[in-house]
Amino acid sequence: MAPPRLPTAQKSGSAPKAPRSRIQKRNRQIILDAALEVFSTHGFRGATLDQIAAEAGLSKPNLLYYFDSKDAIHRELLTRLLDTWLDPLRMMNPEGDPQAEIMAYMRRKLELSRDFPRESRLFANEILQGAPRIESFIRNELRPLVDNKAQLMASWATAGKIARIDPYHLIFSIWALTQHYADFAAQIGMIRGDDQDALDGAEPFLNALYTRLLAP
Amino acid sequence: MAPPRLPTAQKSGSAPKAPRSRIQKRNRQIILDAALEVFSTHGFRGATLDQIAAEAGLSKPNLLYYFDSKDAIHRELLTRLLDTWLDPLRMMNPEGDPQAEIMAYMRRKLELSRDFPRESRLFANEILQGAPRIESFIRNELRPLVDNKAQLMASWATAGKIARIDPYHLIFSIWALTQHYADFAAQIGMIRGDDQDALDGAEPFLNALYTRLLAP
DNA sequence: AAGCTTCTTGACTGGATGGTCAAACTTGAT
DNA sequence: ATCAAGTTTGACCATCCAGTCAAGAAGCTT
Repeated sequence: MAPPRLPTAQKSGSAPKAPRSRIQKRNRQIILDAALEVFSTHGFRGATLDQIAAEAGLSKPNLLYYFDSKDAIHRELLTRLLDTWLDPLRMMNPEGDPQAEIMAYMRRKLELSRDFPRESRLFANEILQGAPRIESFIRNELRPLVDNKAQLMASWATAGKIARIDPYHLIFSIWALTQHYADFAAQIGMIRGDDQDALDGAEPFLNALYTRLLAP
Repeated sequence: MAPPRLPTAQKSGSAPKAPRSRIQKRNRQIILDAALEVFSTHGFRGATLDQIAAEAGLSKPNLLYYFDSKDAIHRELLTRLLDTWLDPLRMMNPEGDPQAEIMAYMRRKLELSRDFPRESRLFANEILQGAPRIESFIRNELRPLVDNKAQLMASWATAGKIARIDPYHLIFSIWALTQHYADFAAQIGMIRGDDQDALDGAEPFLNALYTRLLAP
């Protein structure tokens, strides 16, 4: 008799970890997309599985077939987000032109706000609540990277390539100014008219701002 | 027989609206303070009456003796916040020195972040969720004020008193930069070391930034 | 088509949570 | 001290919500 095939099903009680079938891949993505929509506007506690299920067009038990729990969905979203959150800062090149590098970093962050506003709001929600789920990420990954780039900017400043300004506050200012357009989009829309995009005119403004700020 | 005294008690089922006794005034304030703490970090849905009651050192039914509902507490907090939120911008004086007026506005907003970070986070939470409870405030009070001051700044720019920059984005930048220190304090603390204040060095940095930005 | 695996869901459970209520306790005016 | 008003709370209820389960439907593989 032939040796029994290893069962492809996971042991009862745990959702599929890695997508195996076309259906799995598709539905996990649908769920994550719906969950991002709901979590980013209502926060973790404010979101319900029923909302996410409705948004995804699936039944609640079906959600829990693909993910172990509400928390697991949220963790997966955060993990995927953090994976790419550092990239723009990582790209800052010590060999490049200082002012151009910083301007490019600002522009990359602004693009994130334009292309991934929900992700930005998901992140903002986490920080507002004291960053309990991403504290280790911030301490162990973000902080060293920021320290590293801050040192780089400080060296640029002493070399006279950019103005002498606190590099940490410089980085914070880029975060604040770019993420504001995603996180506070509702407010901006109500003030400037909901028809036009919140980011209209943002890039020229920020270009002018950082050009003037960085000039030695 | 003497005419019956008007009962001081409100009709059953509704909490006291205006504080009458010392106890009322004191306990309503204690509750609002506790609620601000809890709402500002967990958001409306994430906060529970039990949490607020524990924070206030009162029992849950006692909370509901002073306020009609969880929602009523939240509304009261928002109302009090919004009452003072516009003041710094209102204070901007058309007769004053343009650059000094804008710098002073920025400084007043920074003071709000320093002195009322919880209020700032409560506000941020509302906006993140799409500003459902304060939409009319934004449209009917904030927007006209911003339009008014933006026009003023535009006139300053055409008169050559300040640089030619989009006044709306200028205002948004002040909001973003100042509120960031309150709303993202958790992140800043984890990056700069939790011992020092998030706002250390913020004022000189922002002074430098806006001095360079506004110079005609 | 058969037979197995994967996928889907209606009906349910247990715990959390906003809110109620009646009874007890405290306070202050007389 | 008395008594009426104001204050406090333990016990309770109804609803919401994350998560379970067993049974059925849809896909694959042969």
